[in-house]
Amino acid sequence: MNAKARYNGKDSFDDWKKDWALEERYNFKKIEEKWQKIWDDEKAYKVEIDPDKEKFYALVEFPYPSGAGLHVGHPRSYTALDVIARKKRMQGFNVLYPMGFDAFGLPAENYAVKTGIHPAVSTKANIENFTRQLKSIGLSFDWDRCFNTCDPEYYKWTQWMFLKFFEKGLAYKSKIAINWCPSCKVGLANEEVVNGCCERCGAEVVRKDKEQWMIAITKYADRLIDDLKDVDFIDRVKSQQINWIGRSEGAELDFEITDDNGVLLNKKLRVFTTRPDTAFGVTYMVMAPEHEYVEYFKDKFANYAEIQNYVAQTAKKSDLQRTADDSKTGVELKGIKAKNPFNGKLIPIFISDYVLTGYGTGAIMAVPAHDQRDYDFAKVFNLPIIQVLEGGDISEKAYEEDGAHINSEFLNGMGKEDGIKAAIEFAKEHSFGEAKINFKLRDWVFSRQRYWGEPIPMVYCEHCGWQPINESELPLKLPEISDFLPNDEGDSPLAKATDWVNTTCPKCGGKARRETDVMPNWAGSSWYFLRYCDPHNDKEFASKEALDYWMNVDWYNGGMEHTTLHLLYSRFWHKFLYDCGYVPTSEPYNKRTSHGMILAENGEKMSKSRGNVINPDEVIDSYGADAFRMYEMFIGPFDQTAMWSDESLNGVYRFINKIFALFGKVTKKALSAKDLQVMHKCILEVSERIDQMRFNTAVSSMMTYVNYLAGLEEIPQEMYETLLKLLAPFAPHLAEEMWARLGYETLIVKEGWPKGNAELAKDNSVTIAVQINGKMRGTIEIERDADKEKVISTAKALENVAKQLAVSEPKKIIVVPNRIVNIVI
RNA sequence: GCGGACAUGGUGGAAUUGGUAGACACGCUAGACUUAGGAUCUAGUGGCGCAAGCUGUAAGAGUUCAAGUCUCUUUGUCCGCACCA
Repeated sequence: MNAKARYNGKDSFDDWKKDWALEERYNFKKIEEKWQKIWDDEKAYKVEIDPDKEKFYALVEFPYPSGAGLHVGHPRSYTALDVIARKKRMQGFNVLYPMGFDAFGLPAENYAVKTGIHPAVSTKANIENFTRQLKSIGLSFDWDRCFNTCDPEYYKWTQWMFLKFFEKGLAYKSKIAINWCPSCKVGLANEEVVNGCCERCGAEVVRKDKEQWMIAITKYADRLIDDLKDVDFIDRVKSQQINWIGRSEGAELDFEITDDNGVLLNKKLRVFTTRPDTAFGVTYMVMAPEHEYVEYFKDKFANYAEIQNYVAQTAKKSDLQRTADDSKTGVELKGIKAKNPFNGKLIPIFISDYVLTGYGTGAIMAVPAHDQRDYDFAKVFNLPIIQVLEGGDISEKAYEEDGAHINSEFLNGMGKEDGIKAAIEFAKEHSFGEAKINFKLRDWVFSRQRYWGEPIPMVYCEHCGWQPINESELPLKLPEISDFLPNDEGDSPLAKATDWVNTTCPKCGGKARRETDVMPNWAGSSWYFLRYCDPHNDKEFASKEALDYWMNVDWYNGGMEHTTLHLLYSRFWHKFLYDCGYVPTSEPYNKRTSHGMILAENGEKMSKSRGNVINPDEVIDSYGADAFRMYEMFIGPFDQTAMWSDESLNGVYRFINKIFALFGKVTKKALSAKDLQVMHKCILEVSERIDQMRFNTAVSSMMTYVNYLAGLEEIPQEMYETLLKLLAPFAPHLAEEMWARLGYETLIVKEGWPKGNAELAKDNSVTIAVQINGKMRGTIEIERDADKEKVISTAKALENVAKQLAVSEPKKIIVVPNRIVNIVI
């Protein structure tokens, strides 16, 4: 321990004491600067593997280091888990609470396009700024474990994991439609498309087919749902993930395609349906305009021009336009028919944009009587509507509830469950269909036509096709370029680095080209929590020893906006590594919680354009880090949206000042019975409320306690010390300072957490409410656990009660011990 | 449309899970004090009423000795997904 640093350059504690004795005002600047330096110098929050201690891994989502700096929303999450981490530390756990930076991303690249400043340069500056800001809040991160995802020493392993995905056949190339801005000549992520237009230039975004790397997350869809059973995630996170994955059970059925006369054309139209039992109500079929049969059967169509026209129109529409308008359009494919395998009937086939190419098989059997969309379509095109389920009034609208089957031959009379079973059985017997589970979840599009991301470590050879580069060549570093715009074809800026692109095939040694797309942002953040376990390892992404000790993350807090992206991707990624044997557990996070947003004072979202952004630097400058932290916790229920209020912040600041001022009344006086009771009550409340993330009420408990202390002539030192310990997770600088002023030479953050005693916390007299017919008539003071008879007689003696009892007899008296007496008359 | 959350003073929010509604804080009112400091201290503060008292947790009904809390209906707000077959 560097004693000189601790005592502000003074040689001894006594000298230093003289110095601060002059400082009678709460000078948070001086206090916070000093303790931050001491924590830093002494590496107070550094952790190592210690098999003798129980570990606790607390994690918050690492930030993207934007140019704007920290937002007041970030510290809400960071402070919350800091409070939890600090309490766990005081309770004797070996706590890992790390921080790093998710440093690849678009803003740095856009900034580079605008200014010519290399993303690596601006990102480095931003990380420095973020680090300074985070340190100024006094968060107890182990800074020795800090890393950022754009460091080749880190992304080496991201690339290595991609090679594993490829090796196991989960990474593949596929032609898919991407959002394309014809003006910027760039592919856009969905998040960059605003109302169907390019976020940057405002031009209308079109769809364009491009070869992209995909990762087969859908292979894990079932497990991503099922394993939610075993983790402690807040319900809305679970339900959102389940909803997003969108599992639905049904069947796939084949309908033979024929010409108009019923002559088989040797092709089957496969459809997915959740209600195979309604097959007798099918009156037409619909394919997505992109369906391959539109091209395949073009020679058969009597109205091909009309069909082509519709296909072209659909292609021009953005997803938004396509879904915003729910009026039904389409074109019949004249010249072909489908044959219903259940009853042999020939029915017409249409194309329509209400059928999507990306879901199921891209084709449906339409049951207009029992599906509102099919019903609407049938009305527009005047198609027959056959009711096959009893109930409703299908002259008005489709009947989508359950009912017994009618007009359905062998299914007649059956309910939904039996009907579905029987229909699938029939399809199997006649080999035209089978049970099938479908998901809304799509495979993960893993290519970005960008510069500032991890290069995908793949090489294309004319002879050998796509080949992975040798692991020994990792990291495959980004080439240095100066022009960050994509080329006219929309290829990644990397395509211009020809020296880098042209390489040799790892398999045959012949000429080959590198993949020029980079990985999406989500790549680096999909496994970062593993790296924290062993951040400086250059042999493995983390050692087995470190993973075995530190994993799982015990408590992960982050924004709801990441529920269906980052949180799902990282769970999937982790499961994949688990299947490969690289990590010890199948789920990475034991517990997931989420914080609410912080809005501006008027209830609007904070944004640069509205000019209502609260800058943490300014808050800390005028109120101090402790007041800032404390206010972030006091602002409202942690999981709910909260509104910033300077006045409330000031109230918390006053509270902190009060604690500082109480120091003057601290004496060696012994605790009274009441003192003891109040103290233990506070310990119990604060402890419990921290664990439950009810930080706002934990702070209230401390305020109540402080109000009690303020009312005392002299404050017993033990009571004040307890306050400081309870305060330490919230306002660590002040707690540390006052702890030192009490004469301690240890750090309070390393002290033990106070233990509350429920027996001592009980007041020995209680106030009991007295009601007549449920209406409050007064209260009585009586000793705790007084016997029933005594409580009743005391209650009856109350003036208000006696008055009533004089005129009517009690019918019934209910006594709830230590709570209430209710006299029914 | 589907899924989720929610509705309490002038404001942010408490309420031991069915047991004194409004803790704690902000704001406001009145007073005190001052080395005028983002001061501090004291008292008050859901509504109506001079008071005793009455009334009160989005609206309506119900269960109960007792409902902010449980059940049903209605209304409204926020979030996520959305022509998912």
